[in-house]
Amino acid sequence: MRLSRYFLPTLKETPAEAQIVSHRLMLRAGLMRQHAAGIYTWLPLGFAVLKRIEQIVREEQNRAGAQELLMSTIQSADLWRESGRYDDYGKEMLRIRDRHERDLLYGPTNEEVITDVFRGCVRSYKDLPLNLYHIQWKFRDEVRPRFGVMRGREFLMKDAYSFDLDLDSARHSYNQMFVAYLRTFARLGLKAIPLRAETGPIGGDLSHEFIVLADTGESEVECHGALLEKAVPEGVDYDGDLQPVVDAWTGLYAAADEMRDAAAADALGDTLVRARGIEVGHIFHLGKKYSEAMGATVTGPDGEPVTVTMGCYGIGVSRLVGAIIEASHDEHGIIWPASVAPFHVGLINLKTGDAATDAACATLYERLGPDRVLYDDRDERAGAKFADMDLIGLPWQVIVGPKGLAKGVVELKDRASGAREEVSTESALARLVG
RNA sequence: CGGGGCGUAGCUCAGCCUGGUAGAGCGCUAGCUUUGGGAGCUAGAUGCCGGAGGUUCGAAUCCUCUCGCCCCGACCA
Repeated sequence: MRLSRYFLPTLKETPAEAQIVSHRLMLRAGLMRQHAAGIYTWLPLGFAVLKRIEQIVREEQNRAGAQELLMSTIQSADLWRESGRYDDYGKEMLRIRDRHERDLLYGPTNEEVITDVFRGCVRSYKDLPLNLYHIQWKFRDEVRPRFGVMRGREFLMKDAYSFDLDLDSARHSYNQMFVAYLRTFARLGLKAIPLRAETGPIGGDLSHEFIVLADTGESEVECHGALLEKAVPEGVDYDGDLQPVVDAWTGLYAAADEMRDAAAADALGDTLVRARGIEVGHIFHLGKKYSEAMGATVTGPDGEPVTVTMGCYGIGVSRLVGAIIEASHDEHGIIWPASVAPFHVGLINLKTGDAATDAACATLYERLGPDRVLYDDRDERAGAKFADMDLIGLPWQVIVGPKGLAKGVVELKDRASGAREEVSTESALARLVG
């Protein structure tokens, strides 16, 4: 993509409305603009990142055996009356009335809808287990939206819902999601740890929240230091026994806020790590709360109806954009992990209009691939180009100027470390294409 | 929802206390000079001073109401 034709409104100064670093950088780097409190428009660069995150989430969900579908944003109030949550949910739910005076709502979550789909379509235990997910916009009318996309009212969320015949099977479904989450966050370039979470009315130990470590996180986290060094499982057989993997991750002390245990923490001594974190995922065993209320049953092996056991599993996709920035930035701007970067390389032409640099850049642009490169071909000063490129945080920069070309070199800069090397055009290509 | 703050040019903000012709920097447009870390000079364009009432000869400025946004707290499967 040529920057001269790309819609990338960057800001030199920080808009007054933004307080935390990810919010500031998202505005300054031209990722998004605020539309109303807690509601944002995603600009091309931000949208590209959002889609890359979404794709990684999708791939790992599919790999774990979940199937993607898409439920509507607008839901009927009747379903929520069935589950009993229409009155319980409170003002956080955005309620709408259509022209026929029917009560609708903008979905804050999808248990009712998915349960309705399930009970309408699934009849036999032979169709279980089943895990369905979608990646869809949600709306929760937070009293006080804040922190940009980290705590918006409208947000993009992946939510999966599992249906099982019994508790053992449900635990396996839970474990599949647990492992998929470990892999997902690792692929996103994040250090995420699972924390046991409050389970609410269901009880048991089947609820974990996944926290990304970042100094600016909302919650205070403490955990065994070894958790931070743990290798994420590769080549997982999702049909096999996942319990050992889950146990290995949950066996070490880790807790946030009200779940902290002073005695357990003290016992760790020097191995205890205290940090701050951002919640980016949450998995729950739901039991029969919705299936019972809404009559989601299948015929069991003995011919008798069985009320299915459910679980739900969320990942805050739009929140992850902010969380990644919180976890990965410096004073110059964003530092995207390669896996989510909107472009792999930023190509800087230091002297647009100079025949030699234009030609060298054109060659690099074509051979690196226009889809993977953001080519700054604007007629701007070098300083402005450097500043913008650092701000938007692409993993690599190739800097092409007349001085270097006279020596037969271009500069290759690693955004994360800031390290710069003078290399030949061919060697830059070899490094970046390979 | 309690408490506090802010709405003036695209952005950051001054002006308001003490009423009297709408301001600066950056950005934008044109030209010249510049050209390896957000350039210099010259000439321009840009405002319902968030909105509505009121006080006054006169309101960005004072009063009332209202809308929006931000911050702290409470809240956040």
